[in-house]
Amino acid sequence: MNKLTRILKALSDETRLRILNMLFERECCVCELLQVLEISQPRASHHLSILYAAGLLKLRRQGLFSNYSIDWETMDDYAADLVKAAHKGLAGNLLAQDDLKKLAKAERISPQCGQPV
Amino acid sequence: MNKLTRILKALSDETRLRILNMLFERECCVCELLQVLEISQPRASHHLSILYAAGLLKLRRQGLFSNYSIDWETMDDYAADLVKAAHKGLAGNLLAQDDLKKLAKAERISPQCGQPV
DNA sequence: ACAATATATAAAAATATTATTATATAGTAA
DNA sequence: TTACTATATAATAATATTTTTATATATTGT
Repeated sequence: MNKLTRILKALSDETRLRILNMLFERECCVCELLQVLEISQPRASHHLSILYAAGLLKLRRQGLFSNYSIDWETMDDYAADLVKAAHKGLAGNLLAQDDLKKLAKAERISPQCGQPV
Repeated sequence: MNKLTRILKALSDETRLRILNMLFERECCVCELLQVLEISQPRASHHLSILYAAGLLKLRRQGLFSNYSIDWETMDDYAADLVKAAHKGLAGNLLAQDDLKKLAKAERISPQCGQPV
């Protein structure tokens, strides 16, 4: 039950839901998340670490950049259900929609940031 | 997003997941929950109030007794998905299974407790 | 090697959640 | 009315989470 509550706690925070919402769109590097969420860098890192520790994210390092994405492959079935349901609950949310618009325009701090190797 | 996080927070506590697990089985009165969970009465009431405030439960009062059940009818679609996924995540959990066994044997403090009017 | 940059981690402060203890309410029954 | 019982609420204490500030690590470019 510990793992389940860890996942649910990871999901039950607005900042983390906004992060997941963006990752539903596509893989993002931390600098992109920062630009969109307009929060401090350590705060973003902290929330990412909580989502990561819950087993919801995977990390692809590329030079200086950390690219996070939703880790559907290793996630338990019920965890995927939870993530999808949370995402469904975000539908129509203005802040979440706005984030995606901002994400589309987000400037990558370095041109290679986020590009596959 | 407030409603969504309220629901997710309501789900992200072991005691409340155990309560939901029991209510998945059937409507329960507080005295039954108390017997199974072996927690204090105010603690049970408090957790029930959090689940109730999140819109996950409905209450049927019957004399002195408060009978809680999962409120599928008024729940949003995504909320039902979350509750079902959380329940799925409980599958195989020994404590949760034990609770159901205890629930089957739980003595109702009063014979009419939990019976439909 | 040195400086610059993206991110992570640690410590501290601020805030929220949970559990406990004590008390209140509201039905029921004598 | 009085006493009893099931549950709720309030106040407090204990604990956990979140945010901020400061610092560390690791990669890149010079």
